[in-house]
Amino acid sequence: MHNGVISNSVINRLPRYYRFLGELKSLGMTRISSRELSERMGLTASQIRQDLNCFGGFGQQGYGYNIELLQSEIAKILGIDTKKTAILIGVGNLGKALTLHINFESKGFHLVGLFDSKESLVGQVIKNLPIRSVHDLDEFCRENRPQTAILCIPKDVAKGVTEQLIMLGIKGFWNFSHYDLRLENRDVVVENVHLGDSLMTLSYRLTNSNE
Amino acid sequence: MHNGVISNSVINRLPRYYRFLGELKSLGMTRISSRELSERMGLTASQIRQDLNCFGGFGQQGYGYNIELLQSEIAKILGIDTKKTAILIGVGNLGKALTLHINFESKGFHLVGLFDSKESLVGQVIKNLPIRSVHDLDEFCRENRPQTAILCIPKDVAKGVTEQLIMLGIKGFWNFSHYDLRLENRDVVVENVHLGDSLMTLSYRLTNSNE
DNA sequence: TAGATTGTTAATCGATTAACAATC
DNA sequence: TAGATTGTTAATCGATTAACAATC
Repeated sequence: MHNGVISNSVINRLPRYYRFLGELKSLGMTRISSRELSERMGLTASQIRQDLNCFGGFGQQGYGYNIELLQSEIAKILGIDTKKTAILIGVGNLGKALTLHINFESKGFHLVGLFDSKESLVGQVIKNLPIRSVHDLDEFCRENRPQTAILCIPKDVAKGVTEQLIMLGIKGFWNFSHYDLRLENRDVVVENVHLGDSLMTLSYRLTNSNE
Repeated sequence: MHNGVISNSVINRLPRYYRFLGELKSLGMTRISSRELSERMGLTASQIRQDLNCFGGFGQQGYGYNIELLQSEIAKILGIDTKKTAILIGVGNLGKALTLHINFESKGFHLVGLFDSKESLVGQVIKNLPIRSVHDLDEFCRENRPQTAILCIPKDVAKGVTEQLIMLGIKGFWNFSHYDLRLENRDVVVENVHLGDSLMTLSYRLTNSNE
């Protein structure tokens, strides 16, 4: 088994392994070889074995991998077997869609609060959660100690809100604001999602594909 | 100037360069050196110069880069100066949020149609666009020839809808369904967005950060 | 046992960083 | 001109692929 720091490339592939294994499971399959998985996923068998061996020897020579076991091991590695509490700030179109659309529980999170600065939204209930005023953020966090925050707020307030939330003990950010959160803070982690960047990448590929 | 194929790593950084240059411009700046840009973006100056020189020599020795000029060059490279027509399939929470939330025009696209299979949604108007029935998809595409499709549909119909759309001449997919679109088709491009994968990555980092 | 397939080491490939001559 | 900073080549680093002995 590999020892030391795990590269981003490997980490980013883990959820995809998890997803594919789930599909194989629902297909009624119980075992798979790295070669067959590689064909289904469009990777090399070597890469799959290397990736998995960063965390342990989950396979068996001559047999392959047990799908159910491997999936549950990856769930443990991803930490999605332990629920982390999350609050969402900014219940506009995107915030609302994420609240309703994302299956937080199956991805290691438990959504416990919604916040918005727009008073007209306060009180509205989405997925059994009332939208609260951002003025109640401090009190709510001191009482409930949420661990993560989902930011669906405008870029110009992102930095301020982030700093406030770090003070209140937030340890992880899922950031959808048009702003690159970069925290030198060792024990706070960030996942930036830039949908606009993704769309521009598509534009590039469309523009430069017929060459 | 570099010649040959551009790596994915470079392509994925282009929208971020574009974004940062826009911010610098709105700050009233007119020029910047690779060193200063590198500090602001958290990259190395070497990498920035290498990246840009894949496409041309946009800088000037002793001076640096003209921000306005460089941004417009990157816009051209990304192809966002030429609008591509797009339709969106699946006007659920996510589809609706993308319709309202994404600034398509500034990212090289023009949204021209919304489609859903749910008859109760048909006729509703969002952002001046009426939601149409998927039964009208064929006719609409034959008449309007949209170039790209945004997929916000369930995983089990994703494959079928994609094949239909390719037949109808769609050349690019922005795919939000929980399904990995992989097309061997040389002249069709795909950008998969897996929000769930992103969230699981955050879970990993939260779980494995205090080590 | 023989066949299959892993875990792991070594080789290759590609991306990032460093260095510096060219030049504005 | 002198100073600054690019464009570009070379060196380094890291990730992917290939190979194969270990072993189920």
